[in-house]
Amino acid sequence: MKQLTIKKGEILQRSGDTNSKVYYVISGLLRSYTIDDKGKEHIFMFAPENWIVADSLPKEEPCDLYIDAIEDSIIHVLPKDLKREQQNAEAFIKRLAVLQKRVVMLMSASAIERYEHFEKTYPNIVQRVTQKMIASYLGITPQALSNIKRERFK
Amino acid sequence: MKQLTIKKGEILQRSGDTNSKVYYVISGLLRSYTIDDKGKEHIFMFAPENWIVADSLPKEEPCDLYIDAIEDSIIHVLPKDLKREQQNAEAFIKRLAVLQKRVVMLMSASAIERYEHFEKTYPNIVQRVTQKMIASYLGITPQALSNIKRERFK
DNA sequence: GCTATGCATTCATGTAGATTAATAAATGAG
DNA sequence: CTCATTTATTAATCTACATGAATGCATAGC
Repeated sequence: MKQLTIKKGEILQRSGDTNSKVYYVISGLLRSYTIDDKGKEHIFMFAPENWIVADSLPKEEPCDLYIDAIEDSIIHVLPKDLKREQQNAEAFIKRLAVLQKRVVMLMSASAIERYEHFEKTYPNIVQRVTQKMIASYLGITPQALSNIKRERFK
Repeated sequence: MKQLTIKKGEILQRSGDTNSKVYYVISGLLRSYTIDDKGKEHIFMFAPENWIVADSLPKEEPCDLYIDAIEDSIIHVLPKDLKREQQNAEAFIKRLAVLQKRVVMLMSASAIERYEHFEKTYPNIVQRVTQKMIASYLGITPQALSNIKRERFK
């Protein structure tokens, strides 16, 4: 287990990398994201203090996600192949729950509903990232997010 | 561990249930899905032979997913609170990988691309479910799916 | 075997959100 | 401090997909 101090903007892992690791955030804020064929970024997850970020594909496969730092951060870098006994089942379960909710929201809620759910679920993250990133997480453009927010005051 | 034989259409679990279980499919085909506030169904996952279906929310929380049988099936019903040693880390990792891909597809691919990815990834499921269900899994209407397929021949 | 219900497809129309473009404000690099 | 780049917002237009409605088929229940 290796501890690292990284600066805002630093890239820890790129799509296609094969030796991908698991990152535990001690302090700061990381994000994982994909870049599609049109060059557009889609934020997969934000990882603030005490969260884990990783590409969840099998260790053999080249990974899909980029991971970088949104703020200066202190992290622990862990290998993907921890023995079963060392693995934290709690962490697995939590990640599954978060992803299940994310899929359900993407499939059944409108952009406004997804935004309000995000605000409510991650109030501390809302203040630490740009509108552009929130839009990217929600799966909409920054323009669409701007419109949504304006409409709430009408 | 309890073995059950269930008939097509039988509902194993409803949204809001609190004592949700983990279902291992020996034979047949199950599905998990949500119903949104407009009454619309959204298929979350298909579970053919040797797959696990479950609501992944913490055991205390009322679950979000319905689970039912698309075909007559034989299943094992497992409690959610297996001790860590009994848990199959492989299964967790696989489920995370599937969900990660699903989120990435929902965020960055068009309906056509999602359909073609589904066809390629689950060729055996495509033949066993209705177009309506495939559309529901992809997050589009049956009409939109019909249009997509027609356009591939033009 | 007949009827009823649900499924798949087509078409016409509606709409959420994308795209493009312009501007002002905030941030960052030298 | 200054210039260049990124961000947020607004507005006009476009498009992927939804919605609603009609039709022919397949399935299931009796």
